[in-house]
Order: sequence, then C-alpha cells, then structure tokens
Amino acid sequence: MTIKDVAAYCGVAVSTVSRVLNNHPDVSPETRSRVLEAVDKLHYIPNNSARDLVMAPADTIGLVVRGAENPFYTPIIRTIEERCEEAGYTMVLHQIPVGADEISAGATLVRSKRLKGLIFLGGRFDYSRAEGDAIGIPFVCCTNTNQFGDLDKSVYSSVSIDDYAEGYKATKLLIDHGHTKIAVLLDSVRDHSISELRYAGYRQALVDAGIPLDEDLVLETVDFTMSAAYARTLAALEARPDITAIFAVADSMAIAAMKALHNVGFSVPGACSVVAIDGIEISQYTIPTLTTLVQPQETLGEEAFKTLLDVIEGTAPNRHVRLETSLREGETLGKARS
Amino acid sequence: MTIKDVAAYCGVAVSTVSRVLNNHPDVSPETRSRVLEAVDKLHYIPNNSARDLVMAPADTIGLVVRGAENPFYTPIIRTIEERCEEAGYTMVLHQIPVGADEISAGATLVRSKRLKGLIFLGGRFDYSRAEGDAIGIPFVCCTNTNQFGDLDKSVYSSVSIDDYAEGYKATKLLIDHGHTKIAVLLDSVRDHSISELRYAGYRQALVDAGIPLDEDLVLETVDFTMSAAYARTLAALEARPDITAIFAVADSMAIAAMKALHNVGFSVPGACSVVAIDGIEISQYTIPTLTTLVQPQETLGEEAFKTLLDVIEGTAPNRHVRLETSLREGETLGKARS
DNA sequence: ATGAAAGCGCTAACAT
DNA sequence: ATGTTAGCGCTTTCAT
Repeated sequence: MTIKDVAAYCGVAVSTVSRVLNNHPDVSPETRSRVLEAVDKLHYIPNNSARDLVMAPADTIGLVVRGAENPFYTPIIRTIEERCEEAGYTMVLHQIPVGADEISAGATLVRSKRLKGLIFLGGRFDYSRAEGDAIGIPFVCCTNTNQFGDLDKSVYSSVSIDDYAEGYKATKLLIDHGHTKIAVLLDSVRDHSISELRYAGYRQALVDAGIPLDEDLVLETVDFTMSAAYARTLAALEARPDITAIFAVADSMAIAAMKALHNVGFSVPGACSVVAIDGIEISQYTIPTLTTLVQPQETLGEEAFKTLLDVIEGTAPNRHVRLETSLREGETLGKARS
Repeated sequence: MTIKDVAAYCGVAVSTVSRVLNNHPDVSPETRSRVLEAVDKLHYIPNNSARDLVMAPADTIGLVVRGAENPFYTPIIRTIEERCEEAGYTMVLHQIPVGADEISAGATLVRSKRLKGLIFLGGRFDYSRAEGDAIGIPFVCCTNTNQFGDLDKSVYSSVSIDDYAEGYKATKLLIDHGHTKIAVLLDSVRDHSISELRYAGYRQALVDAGIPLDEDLVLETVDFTMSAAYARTLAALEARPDITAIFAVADSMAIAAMKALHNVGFSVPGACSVVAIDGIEISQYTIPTLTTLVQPQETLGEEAFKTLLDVIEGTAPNRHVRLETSLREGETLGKARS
C-alpha cells in the first residue's frame, strides 16, 4: 500500500495525492475529497522513512532519555515537550536503557531525523572530545554535566543542579542536626556520575565539620535498584548500629533504606534521620514523609529547551546553567540521638 | 555526509562502503579497514530512513506503550525485549503519552518500519472494527482486552489478567476478613478500562456477600494521579469514618490512600485495611508493606510475545490468554474493627 | 489544477 | 573483490 496505489485507485498522479496529503492548496476540492476517501478506504498511511528521506529538515529537536523508567524524568520530559510545542518545534523522543550509549543513539537520531538540536537526559558525565564531535549539532546535557570528560565548554550546553554542592548541603543539614555518624547511600563512589559528585560533597561537609570519614558508613550498592539499597542498608545497620543518619543520593534509595530501618526497629527520625536528593512524586507519600532536596524538574526542562533554542537560532552561545534544589521538609529529619 | 562522501573519500564505490557497513564478507580486509577508518574520521552515520526504505522487511515487531512512565510496564517491556532477542527478532519501542491514540501510532509504526507484528501495552479497551483493520498486521493487546469494543476475537490476540475476576478476588479478600464497609478507589466507574472492570468485580463480590452497595464508598478520582487518590481518600474518610477497608485498583493509588489514612490517624491495618492490584516494585517498600494482587509481569510479556510469534509464523491462530495474579501478603490486611 | 520526472541515501542484485 | 545500477516511497520542481 503505497502512494502509487492510492493514485492508481483514484486515477490521478502520485503528486496529486502527495499534495492532498500535505495540505497543499492547488488541488480541486473534488479531487481532494476523492483522494481522502481512497486513503481512508485503503488504510493508507504514508511511509515515514520515505518522507523523512526527502523532506527538508523541519524544526525538530531530539530528546534522548537514558533510563526513562526513572519517574524523576517524567516531569522534565513533559515540560520539554510543552515548550517545544509552544515554540513551533517538533520533538522526537528516544528512550534507551540505562546501560546504553546515548551518544551513538543521539548521533543516529540526528542523521535519521535531520534534527536541529539534541537534548540528553540522564546521560553520562564523561563525554570525550570525539563523542562531542560525533553529534555534529547543538546539544545540551540535562541533569548531567561533563565533569569527567574532556569536552570543551563551548561546544555544548548543560543544565543541571550542582551535584557536589547539593551533596554538601544534604550532609550539612544532618550535621547541623547534631549528626556525626552519617552514612551515605550511593551507587558507587567512582561511578563518574551523580553518586561520585554528591559523595564528594558529603566528604567535604564532613571535613568542614571536623568529622573524620568512616569507610564503614559509605554504602555502595553498585546499581540503583531499591533491593540493593535495602540490602545494603540492612547490612550496614547490623554492622554499625551507631548510625544516626543516612544521606541517600536518590529518593528511591532513601525509600528502600527507610524500609530497612523500619524492619530492624529503627524509628525514623527518632533513631535515625534520612535525607535524600531528587524530590520524586512518591516521596511525598512515604510514611514518614521523606525530607529531600527537590530538584526543580520543570525548570530543568524549561532551561534545557531555552538554552538549546538559543544556540540553534544563534541568539546566544552555549551556556552552562546550574540550578538549585529546594528543601522539602518532610518528617525524616531530626536531632541525633545521644 | 552520506555514503557517497565516504566512498569518494576512500576512492571506492558506494556498494563497497555499504558492504563494510553491513558486515558482508566479500571485502578485502585492507579495504574494510580503510573504509572503517574513514567512517570514523568523517563521523559518518548511515541515514536510517534511507536504510529502512530499502531493506527487506526484517523480522521486526513493534511495541507501542501508552504511558510508559508507569513503572508497572517496565518489567513487561524488558521481558518482551529479551524474548525478541532470543527469537532473532528486532523490537522497536514506541512510547506515547497516556492520552494519545495508540492505534494511529501503531499504524504509523507499521508502515514506516515494515513490522511483522505489533504489541500494544497499556492500550484502550474499546477498539472499533475499523481500528483493527487499520493495523493490517497481527497484533496483541497486552494488559488490555477489548471488552468495550466490537473487534472480532479472531482478528487480534490479547494477554492480560481478568480484571473483573481480580477485582472480585481483592474485594472477597476483604470481605473474608470481616469487612463490610469497603471503599473502592478508582479512576472512574465508566472509564471503559481497568477501573470499570475491576469495579464490576467489586460490586459482584458485594452482591454475593449480601452487602448492599454504598455509593459513598465508591471513590472516583477522575485521573490516575497519586494526589487525586490522596485527596479523594481524605475526603471519604472525613465523610465516612466508618470505612474499615479500601480496595485500590492500582498500587500507586493504594500508596496515596495509605498516606491519607495515616494523616487522619487511621492505623493500617488496625483501623483500616488496604488491598490493591498490580504489584509494582515500590509497594514492597511501603510501611506497612502493601498487600496486593501481583500481576505476573514477566509472564504477561512472555505470553504476549509468544502469542504474537505464533500468529506471525502461522503456528497458531489468534488467542486470548488470561493470567492470574498471585497474592503478595503484605501487612495491610487485617480483620475489620468492630 | 494536474502530471511527469528528478532525486533523497541506501541496499542488493547483477556485472566485471 | 569491487563497481554499476535499479529501485524503496515520497516530495517537489517544472511542465502543461
């Protein structure tokens, strides 16, 4: 079922059918309706590949999301989509698994969709110069910076929080409540990603408060699953019941940790406080409500799009935006038990 | 940057480049490496549209997911992907927003990717005959049936739980624990989807137990958000503090309801029991752990793929598979207070 | 207002 | 082992 079939069926030329399909003016109403009818009857749907192949690059941007099952990204995606719409741009969403390579996914998308720009959401923090080149069009990293790569600041944009500073802030919050036995729950201290950066903030906060680092309290899970976070917390509590606070680098990990605390009889925040970073929807519904540093998800999406648009249209050069979290006071932060 | 540029750069024909790119054997190692090098240097990436346009229909199936932000779908998607891989099929994933029309998304996908078959995940329950025709290739509805449409059973397959029966089961569970003031928390009793079906099961369970339906206890939220579920539960508890149990049609709603219960001082399950359907990961980490009827997510995905494969390969006709949930005993189900 | 024909970038015969 | 060439389905001049 191609455009030819439709044309033949109606006894017109393919170009006429094409005109109808693309709402071009120069078609007689009669022919138009005849074609439309045939399209409907024949269940004809244009082949997108053929269309993309020939069409002039539209105002389209790509959004490559790594690990879209993370609810944290949902509001960001929605915002970017809305802003796109408003600006008369089309957005094509491409989701890839957590482990996948977003650069090649992005590069592929660029070629096949003739994109004007690209936004990476949830990407790595260590792009090489060559990887940057491979994209070939303006791009912005949303929620990730390039701390561990060697990309030139001028060839890309980024919009995110300052993971180091926020890690510091979260830890400081606990310290200010008298905690000194503060465990940190993270993926890995060397993940070249948020864990590593937020952990660095954690360390610095301890240093600044004169609290020595206790290796036992660095709880690595190796992955971001809740079950790993749960198990790791359980083990830590067993080994070190003197822990009075946990800083989880992500809300989801904090939720798992709270369950572990509960199951060994630690009340929250009576026996142990919990603070996290992210601010996903569900953390407002935990019992007790999670105290967390909320990332401005809508603003992240908004800034990412605005930045990309500026670069695409030449209004402004690449820029690197750092946003701040806001503290959502829940019920999991309390004074250290003595 | 096209295949021609690469060919020219290397001083070979485009077909040679194409051969290298597609790992065809008949290329001298020397030429191959020269081409590969050029590809790398030039940041050449094949245009997918052109490729799709010309390639013989591969063994590809499409997966159209509506509302992929729902964590419930994650394991299903993963399973389908795995099974695809094993069977030598390629899967193309297409995500659309909750409100979008999966039929047209599916139809578009079929044309542009030359699919052999299609799986719909999280789709509507009311496809018309014409919509079925529009797809034009074998398709299976996963998690949804077509209770409210007029599709002929023989033109499509479906794999899901029996929403009615499971709604009945959940309600019965509460009744068996002595509850009679059982609220049901759902989207809408007329959503032509899971809410309506599970609600029908709820009603029948009440009828069979001789418990009159109490309209006050039918809590509609109009959407599937947690905030709506929270607010609706709060209001219901205020109006009807005699409620001793809540059946939520989805885990996420149950979690929000538990928060509402907590906030008005109702202990769970002491003052009020909660039972849901779904079995998402996070419901294992609520405090107390949610008692829920777990959908066999992996099996759903597995059966969906197997069914589709059978139809594609002509091994078996379209079929309609109903799977059963399994009770995950949490800590939210208790005897009715007297 | 409509038709004919030239490509878009690629793969797969078919030659050589 | 490599080059030549015919389309894949579509949009878009350029004619008519």
